[in-house]
Amino acid sequence: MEETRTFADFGIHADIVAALEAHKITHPFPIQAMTLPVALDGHDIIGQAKTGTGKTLGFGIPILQRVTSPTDDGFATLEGAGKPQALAVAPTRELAVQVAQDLTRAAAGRGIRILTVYGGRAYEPQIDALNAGIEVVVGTPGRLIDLAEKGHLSLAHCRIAVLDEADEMLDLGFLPDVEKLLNMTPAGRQTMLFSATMPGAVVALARSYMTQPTHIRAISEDDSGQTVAAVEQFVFRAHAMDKVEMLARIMQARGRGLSIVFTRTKRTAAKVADELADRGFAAAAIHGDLGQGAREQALRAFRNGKVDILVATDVAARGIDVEAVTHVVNFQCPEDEKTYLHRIGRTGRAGATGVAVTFVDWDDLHRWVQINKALDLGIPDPEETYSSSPHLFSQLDIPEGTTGSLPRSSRTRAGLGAEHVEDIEGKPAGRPKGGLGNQAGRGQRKTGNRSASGGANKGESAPRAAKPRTERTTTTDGKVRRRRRRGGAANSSKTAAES
DNA sequence: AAAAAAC
Repeated sequence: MEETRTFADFGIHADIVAALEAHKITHPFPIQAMTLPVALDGHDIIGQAKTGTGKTLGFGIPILQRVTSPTDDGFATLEGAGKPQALAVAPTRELAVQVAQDLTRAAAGRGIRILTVYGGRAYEPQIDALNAGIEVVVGTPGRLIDLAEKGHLSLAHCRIAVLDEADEMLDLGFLPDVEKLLNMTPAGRQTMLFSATMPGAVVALARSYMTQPTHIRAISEDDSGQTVAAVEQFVFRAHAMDKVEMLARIMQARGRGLSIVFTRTKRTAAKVADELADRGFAAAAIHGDLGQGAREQALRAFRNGKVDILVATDVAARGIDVEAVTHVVNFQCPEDEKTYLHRIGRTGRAGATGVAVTFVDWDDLHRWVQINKALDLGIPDPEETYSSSPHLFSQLDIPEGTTGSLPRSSRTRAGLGAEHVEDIEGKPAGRPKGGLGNQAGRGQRKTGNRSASGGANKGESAPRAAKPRTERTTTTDGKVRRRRRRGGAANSSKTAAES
């Protein structure tokens, strides 16, 4: 049985096996088991597997296995020694950093030098590291090209090139840069493309950059959908002005764990983070208008659990792996079904369960209809969602007395902002087990458990917004600071206009 | 009325 094979059974270097074991990674996930033999033989691969199922190591282990380390025999005589032998490109800086960290962890003891090259940071450290010599470079396109054109980075000895989130990298916005980078690498290189989403047109385009690629899809037989079954999906019809209140209630009811709130614009991300902070939640924003330092600080605070709500644009939609994320809220509908899949895939990773909630207002509606159709999610006709709908409080399982009430205006006008909730996996409507406030359960983890996610009883954790003495505020540059509480209840009935 | 990615 494939599932019972260990990494050592695949002939992986003992140092890598040991490094993986140190992180409780002993058995390959399906996408890894399927790609390893092909990738280790040097073949080109188009690898597709659902979010959170181990794609990074699917290409990371072959890279580390195939690269010649300074500690290996023959390195001294290697042509282009010290110049990158492998290149991995990602669509966002934070993802590039994360991929490099994952590779670095797996490379421990192997002596391989891994460098992250990305924008928004000083040139000197990156240039210095390149001059000192590296074996693997991970980065974002702009800075990679920049350093290459300035002569600091040579890709002439990259025998391996990987596009992470490949469909995004081959999309219009990235394609020219990606093409430029690939053209800097040698013709005979091994090319590997990975993503959870691989439209047929992208596969066709991808083939023009590859040599007889093997298309590998790790998808279980009993499962035709693209969403991760462990992510329980909800949809709320909402008025724009009620969204913040709805979000606050979900955040209060959700139990312990981390949440990512996605918006479609940078401005809304900043605003929602502010609104949550005003209500006493520990929230931080991350989006492209922030300085790189603020971006990474926000993500770091989130990973630490110092901030338990990350309000993000789609900069955080792809690849970002934070184990303790139990809830994803689409405050605004994503642009397309691919983005929807990637966003909700920030939870339910590596065997864990998660909850995804999508708010749909008039502005979102055409996007939602499109997503629902493309993914065949089985949501009833949108018109149906306007009629008879369960009460928001019962849907959110929040005792009314503890949370205050919604503004009278929305109650009388629209029967409470959220008019409908549907379990889109086809189970009976109403509250499924646990519901929105459920502490998402953890499956068998491949990595060590975070203490933050352990030991929480379902729905028992106190609401974060319960009248703290001080409250956190997220400023527009992403910094989180403490300040004296303003007067007034933590749960005001204040709503925010979308604008 | 999108985001992201170099300076």
